[in-house]
Amino acid sequence: MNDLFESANTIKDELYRQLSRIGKCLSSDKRLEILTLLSQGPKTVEKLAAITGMHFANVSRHLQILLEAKLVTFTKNKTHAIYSLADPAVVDLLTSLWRLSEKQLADIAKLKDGFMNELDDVQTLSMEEVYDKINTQSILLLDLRPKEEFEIGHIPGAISVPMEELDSFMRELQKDAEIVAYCRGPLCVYSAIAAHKLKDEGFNAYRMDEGLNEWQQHFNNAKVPEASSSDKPPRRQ
Amino acid sequence: MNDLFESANTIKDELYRQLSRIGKCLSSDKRLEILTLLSQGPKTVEKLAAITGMHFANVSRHLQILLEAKLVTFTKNKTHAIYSLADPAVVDLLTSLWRLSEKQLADIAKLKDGFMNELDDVQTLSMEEVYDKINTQSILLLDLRPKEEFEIGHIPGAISVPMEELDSFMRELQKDAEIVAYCRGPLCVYSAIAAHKLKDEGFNAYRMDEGLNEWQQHFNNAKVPEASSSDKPPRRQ
DNA sequence: CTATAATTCAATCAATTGATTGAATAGTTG
DNA sequence: CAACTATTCAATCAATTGATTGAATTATAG
Repeated sequence: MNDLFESANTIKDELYRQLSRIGKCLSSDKRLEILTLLSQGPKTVEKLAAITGMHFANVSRHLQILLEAKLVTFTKNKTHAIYSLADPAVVDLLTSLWRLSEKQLADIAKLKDGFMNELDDVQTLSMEEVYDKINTQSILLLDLRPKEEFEIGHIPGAISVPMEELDSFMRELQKDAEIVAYCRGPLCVYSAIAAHKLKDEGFNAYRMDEGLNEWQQHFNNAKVPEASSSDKPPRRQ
Repeated sequence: MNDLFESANTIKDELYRQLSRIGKCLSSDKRLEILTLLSQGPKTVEKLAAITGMHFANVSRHLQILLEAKLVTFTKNKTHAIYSLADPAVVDLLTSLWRLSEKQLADIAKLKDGFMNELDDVQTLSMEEVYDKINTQSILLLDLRPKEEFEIGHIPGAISVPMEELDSFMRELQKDAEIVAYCRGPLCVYSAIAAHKLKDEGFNAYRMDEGLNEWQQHFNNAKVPEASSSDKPPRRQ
C-alpha cells in the first residue's frame, strides 16, 4: 500500500513539472510581449521582431519555446510562418497574470502614474463608463491598433485609426467630437499618447486602459450597441 | 514627439519586466507546489518542507523569492514564520495556469489516466454531479486534507477525514454509505487512492478531482445545501 | 537552375536560477 | 545566561536559460 502513496507522490511531482512547462514560458518579459501581441491577431516572425525590437532569430527562438509548450501554433504561407495563440485560454492566463501583477506590484502603478503625469491632461475612463457613453451619447471610439488587428476583432462601434494615422485623422475631424481611444490593453500606453494629442488639438478626448480582450472578458460577449456616429458599420468579430 | 513614443516603448518594456517578475515565480515546479499548498491554508516553512520533501533551506529560499514578488506574506508566531498567500488572485492565476496546462499538454492526461488505470474501479464525478448528489441523496463527502486545512475552509457538508485516518474511519463506517472523496484539487491524487481503498472494502465510493478552490470558483460562493448525514455541523468558511 | 527571402537550427558565451551546505539571526525555555 | 529551535542568509557549484552569430533549410521567383 506504500507503493500507492509513492506512486501518488511521483505523479504529483510530475504533474507539477508539467505545470511548470507553461510556467517557464511566462518567466520571460519578451515572451509575455509576444503572447500579448499574438492575442491581438496572428503575426509573422518578422512582424513580431519589428514591433518588439528584438533580433529576428531571438524571436524565432522564443516562438519555438512557446510552440513546445503548446501555447502557440503556426501556419505556413509561402515563405512566411504565421503564428497564433493555440487557445483562448492563453488570454485568460495572461489577464489573470496582469490582474495579479497590477494588484501586488506597486512598481507598476508607479510606472503608469509617472507616465500619465507627463500627460497631465489625460483622463482615463473605465470600461463601464465607456459602455455608458456608447449607450447614451454620440462618441467616437478609436481603435489605435494596426488595421490587421482591428479586422480580426474590435469593440463594437469602434473605428480603426492606427496610431500612425492619428495626425491625418485629426485634421479631418470635427472639433466638437467626443472621443475615446483604446489600444492593445493595459500594457500599451498609446491610448494615453493619442488622448493627449487629441486634447492638445482641442478635442474632447479620453482614453480607456483596457483593450478588446479585457472588454470581452468583462462584458462576456454581451450585446453592446454600436456607437451612433460610426461612419461605416463595423464588422462584427 | 518622438520622445513620447520612446517613452511609451520604455514604459511598455518595463511593464513587461514587471509582469515577468511574477511570471518567473511560476517557472519552478517546487514553487507552484508551495503556492498550491498555501492556497489550502497558512503553513510554516517546516510544514511545507515536510509535505513537499524539499530541504528546509531550499523551501525558505523559494519562499523568499515568492515574498519578493508579493505572492506570499508571513506572520511570526514565536520562532515560527507562518506563510500565507498574499491575495486570492493568486489562486485565480494558479487555476488559470492549470486549466491551460490541462487543455494543452497531452502528457498531463496521460499521467492521470495512467494512474487511474492502476485503480481501475475508481469513478470520478464532476462538481455538478457531486452537487446533485448533495441535493438529492444522502452522501458522505470526505475532505481528505489535513484537519488544519479543513478548518480554514471546506466544501459545505464535507467531513474531515485526513488521509492517514482513512483506515480507522472505514472500520466504523456503515457499508451502505455512499461516499465522495476530495482532496487539494486536480494536482493531488489522494482522492483516487481513498476511493480505491473504500471500494476495496465494499463501499460505494467515488472521487472528485477538484478541491475547494475549484468548487468556490465554479459555484461562485453560491449556497450549497449540507450533506444530510453530517454528524457535526460543518463550520462555514 | 540561381538568387533571394523568411525562418529555423546549432554553437557559443553570458546571465540567471536551483540546490546544497554551513553560518548567522531571532525567539524561547529552563 | 546557555542551549535549543526555526528560519534566513551567504557562499558555492551545477544546471538552465537568454542572446547573438552564422549556417542550414524551405519556399519562391526569374
